Amino acid sequence: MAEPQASKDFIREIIDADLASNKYQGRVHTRFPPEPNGYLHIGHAKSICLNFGIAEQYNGKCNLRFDDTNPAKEEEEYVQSIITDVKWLGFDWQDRLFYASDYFDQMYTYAEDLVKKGKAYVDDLTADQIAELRGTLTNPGTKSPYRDRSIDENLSLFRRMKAGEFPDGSKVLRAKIDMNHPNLNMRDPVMYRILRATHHNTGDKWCIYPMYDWAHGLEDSIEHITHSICTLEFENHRPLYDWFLDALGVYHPQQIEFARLNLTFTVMSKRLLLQLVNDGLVKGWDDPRLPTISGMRRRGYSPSGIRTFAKRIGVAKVNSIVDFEFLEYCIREDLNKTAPRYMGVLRPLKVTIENYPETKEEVDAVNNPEDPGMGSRRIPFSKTLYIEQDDFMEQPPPKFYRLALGREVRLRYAYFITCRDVVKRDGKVVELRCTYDPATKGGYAPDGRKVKSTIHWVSASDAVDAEVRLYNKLFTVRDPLDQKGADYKTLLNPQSLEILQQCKVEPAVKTCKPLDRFQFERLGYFCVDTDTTPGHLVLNRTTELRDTWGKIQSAAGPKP
RNA sequence: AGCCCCGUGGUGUAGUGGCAACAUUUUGGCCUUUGGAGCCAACGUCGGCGGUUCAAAUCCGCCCGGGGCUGCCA
Repeated sequence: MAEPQASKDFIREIIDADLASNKYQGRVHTRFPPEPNGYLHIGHAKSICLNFGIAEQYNGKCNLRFDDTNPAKEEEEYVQSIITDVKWLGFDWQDRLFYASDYFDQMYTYAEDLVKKGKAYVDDLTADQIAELRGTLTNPGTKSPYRDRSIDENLSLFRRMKAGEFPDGSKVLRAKIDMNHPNLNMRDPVMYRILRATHHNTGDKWCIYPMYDWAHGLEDSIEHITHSICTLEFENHRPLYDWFLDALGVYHPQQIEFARLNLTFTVMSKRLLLQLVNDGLVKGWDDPRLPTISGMRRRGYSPSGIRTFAKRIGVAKVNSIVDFEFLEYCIREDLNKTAPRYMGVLRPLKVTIENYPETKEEVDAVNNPEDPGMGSRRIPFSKTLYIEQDDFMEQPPPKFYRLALGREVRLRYAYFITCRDVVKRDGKVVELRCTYDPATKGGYAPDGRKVKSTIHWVSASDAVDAEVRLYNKLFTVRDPLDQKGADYKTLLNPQSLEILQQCKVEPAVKTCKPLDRFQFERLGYFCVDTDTTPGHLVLNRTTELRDTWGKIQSAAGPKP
């Protein structure tokens, strides 16, 4: 079942220490707080597994909370997709589904408290002016001329902001902290902006919306979160997180930052993913080439495989980039144990078995050699079959063990066959004439003779046609964002999607439902795509099997 | 340039004063009715310098390198 926790990451060490010192009366309460402005990706999966995983491990709780403080970018569609994805990954927030927008009234009251304490003020400066006066990395900022308004004036102005008396962008509420602070985030950060936009949750009730720094700590505080885990880019915001909570004198969770996940050959930012979707460079958020949860689901990745991956990559504070191959390894490992096996031929080559009768028979096939409990099935066998074009070569090189003229191989679960003749049309091999040995039924030779290889096949008259979509890396380079000057869009892999028609698969595949995962023996893991209709089967290749022959070939030289 | 964070095999992560470890990758081999899976083996690492100590990846100092921060985004 669950892997033993090999070692403790720095976050769990902090939690252990807090438990030991009774800092939160033994409670552990985390949260996963996505902004509903895009679909979740594998990087979010890391965070989800971390937060929900910690809650499970410590007998605590983890909330799902939508950090919906910017109606300009957020949509209900994203809310629904996030709910679907977190559930699919296998996590349960029970009755704790929250929205930051549910706290807007409370946040507003807190803001008035801060104004009354003289710790916040209404500023009439424009956005440009505020930026100007903020100073730079090396130069201190300058106080706004509106910084020293009286508490009464600030309170009145802030109330009028809320009441909608001022146009968008004309005023903001700012915390009064320190314009000389070396941390730019502390130079009187904006708490509220005036923004007339319809919110997916609160509609048109508000025309002022809280900023992240002001809102997030309050959300955590209101929910009595103990450990507020976020990514590294918020490290410089922690002093502000702490300042707001201290200024208010309210319950104070602890913010802890960890490094976000990066994967090779892809991009992991909602902004960039949105662009790929909007520019039609991929076919939507659930395009199987994308590192989105929905894309991976559609591609055939399993939740448990993703969870194992998240566990194995660990949690730390170093910026890093994980090999895409490692994700694939975790997925394969899981699918190897769980996916039923079928036979399917992607690029069919007709085989006629000359000495086989016109009648048909069935052979027994094991559904999963890794799991006898998955049973077996019967597969139709007949005189005319399809095998993979790659499994035959006219001029076989030294390490090629498969079919060639005069050579004998095993058809998996069926018979030994020997290639007797090659039929060509326009110089292209279009059919193999073979004979079979009736004594080798099931694939064993009674005389004990061996064959060098076993290949897969499909009975021609029983085969089901399928469209198969093969996926390759989305980008041609390991780190698309680290190519100086190059627009990442020019680095897209033109071969990231290859579509094959009239592939031949064994009839049992027809019983599969959309998103069902299985292995085509010797080829890889596949799943049924949601584009499938009753008359048109569409399959996605999740990932290939490890390909030793392919490795030998590419070592010998580039493919023809 | 100011502030903050981080440097352990190709990649990711352990090790926090006592023999540098695990996974993956790569390369060999074994096994095999999937050239799959599995098994065995090999390659390969503490950013640098100095200090403390019987002993340093670990503690201290300096340096070097990488990342983040100047939205009314999160």
